[in-house]
Amino acid sequence: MNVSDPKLPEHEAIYKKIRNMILFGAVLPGQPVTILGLKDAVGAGVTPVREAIRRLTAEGALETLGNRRICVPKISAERVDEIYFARFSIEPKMVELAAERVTDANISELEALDNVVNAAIGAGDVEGYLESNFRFHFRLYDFAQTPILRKIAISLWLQVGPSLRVVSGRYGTSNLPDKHSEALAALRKREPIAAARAIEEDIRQGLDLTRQSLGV
Amino acid sequence: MNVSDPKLPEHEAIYKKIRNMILFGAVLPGQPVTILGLKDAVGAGVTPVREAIRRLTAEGALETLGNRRICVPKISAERVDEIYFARFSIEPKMVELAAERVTDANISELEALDNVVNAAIGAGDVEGYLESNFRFHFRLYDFAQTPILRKIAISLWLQVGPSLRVVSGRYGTSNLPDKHSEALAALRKREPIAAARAIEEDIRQGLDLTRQSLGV
DNA sequence: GGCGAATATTTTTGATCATATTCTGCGGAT
DNA sequence: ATCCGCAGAATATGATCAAAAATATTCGCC
Repeated sequence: MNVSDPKLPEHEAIYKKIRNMILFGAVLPGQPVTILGLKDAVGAGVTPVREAIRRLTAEGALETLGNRRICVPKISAERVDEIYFARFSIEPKMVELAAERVTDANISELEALDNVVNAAIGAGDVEGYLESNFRFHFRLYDFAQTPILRKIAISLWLQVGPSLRVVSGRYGTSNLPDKHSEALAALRKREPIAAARAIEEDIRQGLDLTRQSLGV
Repeated sequence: MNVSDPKLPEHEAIYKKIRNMILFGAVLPGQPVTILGLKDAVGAGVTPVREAIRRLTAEGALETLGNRRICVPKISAERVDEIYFARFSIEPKMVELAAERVTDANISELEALDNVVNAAIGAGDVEGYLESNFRFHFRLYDFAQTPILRKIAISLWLQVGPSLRVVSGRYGTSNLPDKHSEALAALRKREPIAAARAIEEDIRQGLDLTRQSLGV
């Protein structure tokens, strides 16, 4: 059916589909999620959807209530602290390593990705920002060549995704985190620490925004 | 069939069963894993096993090769660096928080758990050590009340588990990591930083052992 | 009208089956 | 001897169905 790649299993494709829905704000925090609902939403059988859901709950993107219902976790101030503590621990480290390993071609690719981010911000396109921002960050993290840390970062992003969507919707795109050009400048000069600091600042802006919207 | 708790779904029980097999060394790194094999090993249908496997691959405890086979990941020097970087970032922090929140009863409970660890070390019981050591650490982490960090830690332990088993088998129980009494002493004095340092040292011993066995 | 039990509906869960994919072993050609 | 291709076996995958569980609704009773 899906002509893109007949070899990779469907539960994998469904997983990515649902993951993107969560990452880019198609589902809201606290919103209940049913297998049959998702089945209709993504147009698949129930078996792949079930497997995708197990994977996403393992990553913290979904939560199983005591009874057998699934929902998108609502974030609290304590959880925000946890998530951002982990983000500060993991993501700058990846940037540091990436800065030691990037090629000039890699940096050009990141610049192109950042242009898309800036365009989305300029256009006030929240969904576009969320998606292009994700692409920029994780392409950068790719260059660190640390798949385990990357996996942790994905999990953390999945947990802030829904909330960030709410925040963005409320405050618009003008105050959205963006220290990308500072990071790129540091990459070009091959200054790992400076690059890590820039992304740390980027993360901090996201944290401030999230805290604001929680009224903490 | 399982009389323990008829309410919780089977895929959950199967997940824990397989997880324990991985954590406590019943499976070896690089070993291939099949759904039918696990089905027989844990005595369950194929559906719950499949869901458990998806969950475990999401946690990095299992790995899907390019073709549709599953195996227990073999660890490399680079992966060890990643995993232990993350452990050093996450686990001491949890201990620090736990030290601020533990009650005297909590500490007594931990002491009892540590006695089991020491008994296993004294008896040269590798499997018993792995299991009781896990219980001690994660009971301690429980007291931090940081479920997200805890989940990350579980994932990291799942990834070092199989290797640690190999290491233990090679060097015996005498050199196994154990800074628990130092940690307990710090807890009793309510010194969060000292407790965190003790666990950091505990982790470092595990790292050294793993590095040795990799010949790095 | 309000409360509680019983029924109906929806949803999840696990088993089973058909299909597709991959691996293995064998035979033949170079 | 090595490499290639072709059956045959084993495995994974996805759909479908039956049973269980949970939620929503209805009915009877006070």
